[in-house]
Amino acid sequence: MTGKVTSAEVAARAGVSQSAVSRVFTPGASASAETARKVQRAARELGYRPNSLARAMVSGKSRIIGLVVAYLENQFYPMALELLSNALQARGYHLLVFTAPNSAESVDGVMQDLMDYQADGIIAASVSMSSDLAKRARQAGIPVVLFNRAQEGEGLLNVTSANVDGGRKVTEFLIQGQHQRIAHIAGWQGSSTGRDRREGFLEAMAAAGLEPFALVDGMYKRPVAMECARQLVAGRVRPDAIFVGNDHMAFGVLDALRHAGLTPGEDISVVGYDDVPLAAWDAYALTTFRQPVNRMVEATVDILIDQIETDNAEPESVQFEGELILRKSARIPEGLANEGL
Amino acid sequence: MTGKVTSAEVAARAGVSQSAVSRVFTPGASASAETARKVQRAARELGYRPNSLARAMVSGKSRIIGLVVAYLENQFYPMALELLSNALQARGYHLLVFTAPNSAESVDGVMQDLMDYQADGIIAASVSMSSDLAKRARQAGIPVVLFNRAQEGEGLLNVTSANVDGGRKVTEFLIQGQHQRIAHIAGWQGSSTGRDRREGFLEAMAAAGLEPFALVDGMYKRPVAMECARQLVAGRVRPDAIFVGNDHMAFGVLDALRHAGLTPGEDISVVGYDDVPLAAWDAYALTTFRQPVNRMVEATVDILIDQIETDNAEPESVQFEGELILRKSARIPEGLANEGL
DNA sequence: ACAGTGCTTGCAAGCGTATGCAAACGCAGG
DNA sequence: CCTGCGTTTGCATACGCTTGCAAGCACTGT
Repeated sequence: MTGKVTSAEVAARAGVSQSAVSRVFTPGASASAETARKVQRAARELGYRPNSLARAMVSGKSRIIGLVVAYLENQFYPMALELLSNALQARGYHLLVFTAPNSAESVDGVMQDLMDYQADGIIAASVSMSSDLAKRARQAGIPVVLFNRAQEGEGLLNVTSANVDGGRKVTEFLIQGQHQRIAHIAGWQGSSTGRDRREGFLEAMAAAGLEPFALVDGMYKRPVAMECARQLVAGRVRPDAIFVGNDHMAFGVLDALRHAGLTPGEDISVVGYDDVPLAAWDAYALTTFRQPVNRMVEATVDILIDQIETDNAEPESVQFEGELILRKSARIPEGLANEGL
Repeated sequence: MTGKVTSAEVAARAGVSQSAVSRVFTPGASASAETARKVQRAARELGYRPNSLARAMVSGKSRIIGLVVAYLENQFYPMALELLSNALQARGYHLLVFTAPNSAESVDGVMQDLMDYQADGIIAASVSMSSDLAKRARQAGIPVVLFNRAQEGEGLLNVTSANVDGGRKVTEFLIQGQHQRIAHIAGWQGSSTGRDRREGFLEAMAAAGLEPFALVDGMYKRPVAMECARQLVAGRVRPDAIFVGNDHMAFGVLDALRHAGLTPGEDISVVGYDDVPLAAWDAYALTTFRQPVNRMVEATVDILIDQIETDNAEPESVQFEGELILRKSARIPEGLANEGL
């Protein structure tokens, strides 16, 4: 019966104008205490709530943030999604979620949908987008921030961790641990994170005068990484350490190595990247490089809302330092305390 | 410069009325080929796209589906989320995602938000809601379907797997495997899934004339389940099998048991529930009861859209059969083929 | 040639809200 | 009592679109 109650009905019952009702429900608008009371009473009795869509239409602000994410099997993304959702809800925004295979076309299609919904801003998690689309978004005045992915041009904002640095630190840790034959199963080379971590790896190796034992692209895919691992240890001489481009692949690598009869942390060292919750579970106890998701999410939300709500939109990209988390999948150099587990 | 292009501007450029433009962009509306061509041309040149919000306001259909989910650490939910998102996108709907701690108040608050956005329908994944709220949603004409949770009343739709049956089958499997001391670390007893699986367990035990070795509430929380497991095996006489209320807890139980020096599948059998992808990974190789997520998602979407788009809204609740997936965490009775891994 | 038929098309009225503007009001100072 | 100022209020419009209605149109059958 209640169906849809409009501000006009509330106004009628409260004996005031529709504008009065609107003002009572609009923070920062002027209304006398008396009016407010009458309106609130009527609203309560009728079960009135302002229609967000109508509000969005006239104000031009939908308070909707679009999130584009490629896939959720890698635990890093559900985590980020949950944190983002919470942070945005706390600020009065809402998340419209899209999944899109990481191809320019599908991402573009999805972004169009978002723009059609007048999203106030867009967060693209680990996907790349066409520069044409980026331009369109900018023209439409919709800020876009790339989460965990860097990309130049058209005023795109990036929030990442210091991936080159991270890759270097992981590698230095491995070198310091007296490993001689270090391989890298890299993250997808079509992504900035994959390339940057790989670059850090190469830098550190070069600095130490070492040759990579092997260097392959794991595509951020578990089966691919597992196959790489199998092949790496199939030969007569095998690596004594593998730096894997992210945790998700690293778990597959650990499974593959154990399947081959090796004991990670003793026969061979494995280090991942991300530090998803699963990495801390006993079954894997993965030594890994932690991306500070919390701070990345906070920054993403801050930057985005800043762009939306203030006009002096100073385009800003940020990069956070991570830290190595020591667990059991990699030999620990003498004199380094174990802080993990 | 493009900013916001309206249908009126397109109309002006194409030399037709604004209604004509609208009709060209509305499937099923009448427009001559000639008009369509002119309009599409003008639209392309100006970069016009219909404003979904305005469209939603007048048509009363937002094509937004709300998803309320408690937490995403349990891999079951990201999976469901991804599938739901894909299925809905394919049907032209979009997902507004909310996370809410599983308390009636916070769920209610979130649902209010959703109703404010004129969501066409709501999917509540594993959360319960106040009957008051359910009534409000029904009054507002917004169909609500409970995913993986059953709850009576106020025309709520439920999509679940046959949990009592599943619990029974798991337990029968354990009994058939000659286990003598079977414990159950149950799912949260505040949820229908937790209660139903427990009921199935008790039924099967009673039918076999066995007493549960232990029966505790794991709250669907990993740390709680781990602690339960520790205590179960701490005594002089310990269980030879544990049926755990879901996979997420079961992984913790496996970790705890191994930590205590036991080998799951040999010293003790562990069976989970859900069959999330992680259960198939070597590190756990969890024997578990598979919930047919794909079919559950399809049904959820079908039912929801049916309720939205057709008026003869026959409230429907469905329940799917699951199947036992044999892996390595539990002893397999003689004569049963291993289909898992 | 004319009425009838089936498409197209433009007009105009909304959908529910926010907000600029001007009128109304209350109150203090003179 | 009047003026002046700040606050509150209602009126009317706008946001961008869909859709009922009736007029316009091109054809067809007789």
